Amino acid sequence: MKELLRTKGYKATPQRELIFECFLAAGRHITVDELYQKVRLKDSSVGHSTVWRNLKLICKLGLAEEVNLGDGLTRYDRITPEPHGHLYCLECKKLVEFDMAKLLPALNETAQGSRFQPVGFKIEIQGYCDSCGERLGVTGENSYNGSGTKNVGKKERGKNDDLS
Amino acid sequence: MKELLRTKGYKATPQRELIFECFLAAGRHITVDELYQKVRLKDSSVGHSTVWRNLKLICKLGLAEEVNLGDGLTRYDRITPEPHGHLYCLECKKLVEFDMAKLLPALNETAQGSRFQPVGFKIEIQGYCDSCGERLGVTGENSYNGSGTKNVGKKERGKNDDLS
DNA sequence: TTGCAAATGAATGTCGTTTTCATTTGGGCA
DNA sequence: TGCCCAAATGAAAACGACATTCATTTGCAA
Repeated sequence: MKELLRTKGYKATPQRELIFECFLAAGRHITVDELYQKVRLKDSSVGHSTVWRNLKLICKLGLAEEVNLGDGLTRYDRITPEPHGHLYCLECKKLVEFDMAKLLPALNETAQGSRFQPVGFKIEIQGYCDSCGERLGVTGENSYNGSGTKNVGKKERGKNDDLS
Repeated sequence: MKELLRTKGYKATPQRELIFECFLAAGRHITVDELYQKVRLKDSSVGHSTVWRNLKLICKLGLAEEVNLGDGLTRYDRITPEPHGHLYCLECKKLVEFDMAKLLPALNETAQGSRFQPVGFKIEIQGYCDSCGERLGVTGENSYNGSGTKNVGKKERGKNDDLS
């Protein structure tokens, strides 16, 4: 790690090494705050912005990529040998990975005007996993709903004061 | 529109009717602010939060869905007869749609543990369109980059003060 | 050892989303 | 038609995650 950093012209500070170490140890789909918490367990003096900046650096060095699941949080996912996409269950929040290569032929066939190769791009899918789909009655027989969000039910006030 | 609203138990206010009208007139992948601007052209007294709330209501009524392209902006897309996904070019920001049904067989084949039907889910893909892919040399021969972001080059200060 | 660019950490800024709340209003009903 | 009240509105503020600023510290090459 020290070597990689210095080779690329970055200083190997103790904070940086700790952050890299923590990320590589537990770094699948981790958020900034999750990593921040892990780092703080080992050195409570490390700042939030330092974790954030080094997570960006990890991406810049090609060790990870940002993943956007559509829930407003940026996740950082270690780069894997085989490019993969993410299936994100809107119900149980489970994250499933799929092999990118298997999807590409069909993708490029249906997408006129665009050409997707397993280089530098991402596929994020939001839907329902097997068990949740079953439970929710998502069978493919229904008409397309599309909203992709469920109403969970919160407090009541004016009818339009809470659109869940 | 008046009827739909009243049937569902919502009041048909002039603001609401205007917002619905403006959305349906121009509503492919529109942001809250874009719609807000359009609405203001016809009635400059309508508030931002009213537009936001009614956009949510439009989704709740099944007329539109939220789309998250990963650029930090929520877009609202009218529901179409055939479910479709989005290909978002990271370079030229072009948005291409593709037929969801054509992708499903391949998707379900590669995604064990999840079962995706054209009901209530979304596929968002970030990558490069034909022309940008060409220009950037994204040929599929390169190794997987994954970061999905390009360095555009801004001002310089401390090396780590700007991670582009 | 020293000099200085890079890195850090606390604080602050930014920006889109969401909520609060006082006020207004649609529309059911007498 | 007028009344009533829950629903809707609009201005402002709260919120939350991401991003930047800047004074200070520090790694490390010479």
